[in-house]
Amino acid sequence: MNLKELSQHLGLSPTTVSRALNGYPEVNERTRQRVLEAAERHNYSPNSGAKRLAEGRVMTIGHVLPVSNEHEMVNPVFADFIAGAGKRYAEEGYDLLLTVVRDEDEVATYRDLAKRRAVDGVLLHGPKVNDRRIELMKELNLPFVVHGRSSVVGEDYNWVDVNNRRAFERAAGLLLDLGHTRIAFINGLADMDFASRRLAGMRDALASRGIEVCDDLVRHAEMSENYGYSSMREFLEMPEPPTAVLVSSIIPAIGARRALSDAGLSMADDVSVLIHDDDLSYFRNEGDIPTYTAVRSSVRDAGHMSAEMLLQTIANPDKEPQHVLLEAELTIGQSTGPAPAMRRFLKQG
Amino acid sequence: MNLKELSQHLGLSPTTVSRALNGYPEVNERTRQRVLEAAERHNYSPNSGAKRLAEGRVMTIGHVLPVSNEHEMVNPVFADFIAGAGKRYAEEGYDLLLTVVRDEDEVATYRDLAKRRAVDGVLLHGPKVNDRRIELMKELNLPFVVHGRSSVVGEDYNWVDVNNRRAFERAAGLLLDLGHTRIAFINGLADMDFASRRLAGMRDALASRGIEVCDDLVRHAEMSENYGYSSMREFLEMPEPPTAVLVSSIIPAIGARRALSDAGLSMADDVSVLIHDDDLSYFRNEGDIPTYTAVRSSVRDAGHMSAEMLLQTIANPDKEPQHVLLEAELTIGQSTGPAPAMRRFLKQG
DNA sequence: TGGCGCATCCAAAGCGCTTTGGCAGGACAC
DNA sequence: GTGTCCTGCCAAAGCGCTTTGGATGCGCCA
Repeated sequence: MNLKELSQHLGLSPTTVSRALNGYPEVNERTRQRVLEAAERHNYSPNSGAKRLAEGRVMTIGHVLPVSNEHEMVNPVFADFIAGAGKRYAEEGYDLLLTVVRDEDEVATYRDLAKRRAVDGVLLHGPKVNDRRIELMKELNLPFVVHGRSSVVGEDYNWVDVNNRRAFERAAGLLLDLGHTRIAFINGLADMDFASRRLAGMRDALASRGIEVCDDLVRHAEMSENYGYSSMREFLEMPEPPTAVLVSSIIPAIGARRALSDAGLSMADDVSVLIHDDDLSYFRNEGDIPTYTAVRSSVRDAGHMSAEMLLQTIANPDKEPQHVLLEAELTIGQSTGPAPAMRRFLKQG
Repeated sequence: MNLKELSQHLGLSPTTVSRALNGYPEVNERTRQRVLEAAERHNYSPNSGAKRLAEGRVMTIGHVLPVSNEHEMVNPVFADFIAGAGKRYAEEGYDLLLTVVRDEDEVATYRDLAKRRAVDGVLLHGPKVNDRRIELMKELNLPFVVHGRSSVVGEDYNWVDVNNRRAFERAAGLLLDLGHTRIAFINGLADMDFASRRLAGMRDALASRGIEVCDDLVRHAEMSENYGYSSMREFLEMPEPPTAVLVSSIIPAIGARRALSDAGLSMADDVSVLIHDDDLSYFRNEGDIPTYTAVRSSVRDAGHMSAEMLLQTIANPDKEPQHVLLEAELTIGQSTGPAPAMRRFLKQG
């Protein structure tokens, strides 16, 4: 069933039927009802291809999911972000186009999406410290929102980000308050913007107490469970292991926990662990007292807000770039406790 | 730059340019080269909307991601499956359309995709024991592949599935061989087809030794970390706790492990844990000796194969329904050991 | 009564591509 | 020299929608 057939059924012109369906005023209200009802009855929806062609916009948002070739990993954080964003798209009648590509093809993919007119805008994930994609989007004249920021990029652009620096400054501050001075950090890939901000936050906190970050205690990699495990293991094998560890995601934290338990140690008592918690739906850090002490910020909410911002940008392209800076909340869980020295001090006091 | 402009640049008709670009034979090879080069130089790609309209197919595959309203969860397993499938789509020039919807809107979404002609085919995730979507797809005349199967559905259809029954029969068999008789099962949602098959497999194994599955020891829910935690906790609080536990995913297994360590117990020594391992990229169960004893089958590979099957079905709609039944491999890790009775027996022997 | 304005509808063009159905011209056979 | 076939190109229709630019007819006012 297409427009033409439907309009013939109704004894109306395609023009009128189209206007009736799209809510234009120049059609009698009774006719509109008839049309609406007939469309419903005949199960009619406008053909997507024809609509895109005629309207010149495609009602589609692009997300590109780069899959690194060697390890072929796709971050579960992504799933929650997509869920948050995708729900918003659906509400507004937008489709979500997901392109899975090898790392090195990512730029070509954005170019392709733009020139094929396959999307009205894109959402950029996981920006690097210096991310060329931002410049690329401007060149391609594609509306976009970045989830995160890119420190080095000069121009202004839309973004939604967590205040990573502040969050990790506070996180490290708490550990310092507990008497920890030898603090490790299991962080994300070094060229990721969030990772560099978090490290800066930690550095700030330590610096304010006159402590320098020890390079041996800072790890950078894709944040898998195994990465958390092996990092913690290596820490424990050091002559002078850290007494506290920051972890950039709950997933490596699970691995870190495994390493501790393999070594017969436990969180809080032996080593304090403080994580960034994206509030992943399958890994809720909750309960009377949450398992992990954490700086938390829901990645699903971030997805939702990013989507909202993008849709607004598309609707109103001349709008000034928007920014949302989310503050993470620091909640105390079961994974942190006083440093050994502090513990002795408390006892004797 | 569109076809018309490009053809004017070249002093050719749009027809010839189109044919040259699409590899039709009735164009001189030298002309084709000229066209190809000009297209490249002017950065031309056919407009997606126009192409869909003219061709009558949209080069797009649909995936629907239902998000249950109450708990808003999206399974990380999904991310890996998508990665496997999406890569295959991209290779064949297909786009992936992802729709995030509330559970109750799922059927309406498929209908909508079909009547808008937004997709050439769909991939169905997480089939229930009796899944109405299969009938729906036939009604809508949409090519489809099911990742998993639906036991009750009579008609034939395309599917890619793991031999869940066999896998869990073997898994339970191993535990029995180790002397366990009181075996629990932390399974997926009861109405999921995979969950019912796995339970059946376990039941078969126990039955062959004259043991009946104890209902109190079987849990069904969405497979989050917390679910694994609380289930294991409840098991441990029983007057007669199980000595071994099957877990349908590595994620609840992580929770189960946490419950054990909270109780000062450990896997293998105190309670044997045997999981189904989807080989998630962020949760690789590997190492010299893997952490978990597991029946393993890569969900990413399943995604890849499902995509392949769907593309073939679209290319050749009259083909007989295809089936792929994957066998999981059973690998021994650190999480299983002999039952207490067996342990005593071994000692005294 | 004539004219104006408004409400309601429609014909046709246009979006950018593919595809059908030629058409010219050269090669070749007879 | 005529007819046939093949190569290489093109004009035009058509995909299903939106949108421009009228048309028609009616009520209403002067």
